[in-house]
Amino acid sequence: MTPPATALAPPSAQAPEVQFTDGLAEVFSDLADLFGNPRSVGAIYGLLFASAEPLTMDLIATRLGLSMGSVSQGLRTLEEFGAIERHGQNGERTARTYRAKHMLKPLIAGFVGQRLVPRLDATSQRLMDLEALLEQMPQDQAQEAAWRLERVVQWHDKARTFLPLARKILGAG
Amino acid sequence: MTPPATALAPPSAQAPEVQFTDGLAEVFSDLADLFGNPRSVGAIYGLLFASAEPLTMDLIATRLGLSMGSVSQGLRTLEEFGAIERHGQNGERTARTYRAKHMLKPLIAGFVGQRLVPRLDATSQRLMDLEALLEQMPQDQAQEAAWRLERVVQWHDKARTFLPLARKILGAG
DNA sequence: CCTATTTTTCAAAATAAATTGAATATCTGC
DNA sequence: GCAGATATTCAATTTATTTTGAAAAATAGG
Repeated sequence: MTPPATALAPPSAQAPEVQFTDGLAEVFSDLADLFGNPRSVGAIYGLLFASAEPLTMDLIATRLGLSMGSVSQGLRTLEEFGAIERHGQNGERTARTYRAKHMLKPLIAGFVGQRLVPRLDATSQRLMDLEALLEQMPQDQAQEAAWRLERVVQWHDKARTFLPLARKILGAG
Repeated sequence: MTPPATALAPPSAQAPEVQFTDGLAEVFSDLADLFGNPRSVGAIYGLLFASAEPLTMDLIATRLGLSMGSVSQGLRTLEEFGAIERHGQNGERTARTYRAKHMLKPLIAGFVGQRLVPRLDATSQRLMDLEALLEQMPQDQAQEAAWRLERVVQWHDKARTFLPLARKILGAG
């Protein structure tokens, strides 16, 4: 009782190319979420990535069912990451358009540099504050604590030096 | 007009050893948050990591100002990650106690294996669905789309094979 | 310098996520 | 199998984050 292989798609289904762009938007939404970014940012990038032509803000909003506000903010985030570029310059009568850079490298580099590194630096500072605290502790406690703290600091340093490597490997494609 | 260097700490300040444990709890809260885990999970781990003796659930809750419910859940998460271990076995009259494994390795391995990998696998599946979609698209569109999709798939595969390396390097300490 | 169009801003609303707390379950020793 | 203690569960609440939408700002042509 399966329908014939040549049957028309059910009326509710979108054209394959729309399914494709929406699908990529969803994939990047999931990835954005996985890395702690708003899903809308991922969706916008995914849609741009999937699209052959650059798109206007208006079109992106309609296509993804987002408000202009969200799209404006999302595009700014992506631009700060260096993941997209304006196509139509803004000295035109028509609306600006945006296109994804097809290298994932700038996206990753931007995310790492602007989100991850600052936060790791902040915890790094806190660890230094804790080191200073050791001096105020009684000898025996201080020694125990120093040993523990040392492990975290070492790991933290390793994580910091590891990021550039990660960026290099993941951004290479 | 700075106070003399030997002045007593202000009455509100905690003893140095409490500042130390609370400080580490905060550091791990921030790190947990950075990696998409509840802050309470990080706080619990940080407190256990900083403590010389294993702690009871009750003590953890009091110390961090969390409910028993939160602590129970947090401990379970950490146990699933393999980041902590029960110290007092539960055939005792007294309450169980928990201690952090001082290797960060199990924490990282557990997090990667139980949070990251499943989600990357899910997007991997979605990408395969999208590949199947290409066949339904008209020739010219399909070729364009295939090229784009290929980049994402390649990156995705790289990320998957990269994780074990990351685990190895970050978990080594 | 107006007007039409596009874009940004940001307080308020909607949504998602974490935490609580009280009910429920699990243990142990008696 | 009861009592006292510890531990878990999960619906309700709180908190944090994301999204909206309407007002303000920018931009270019007339």
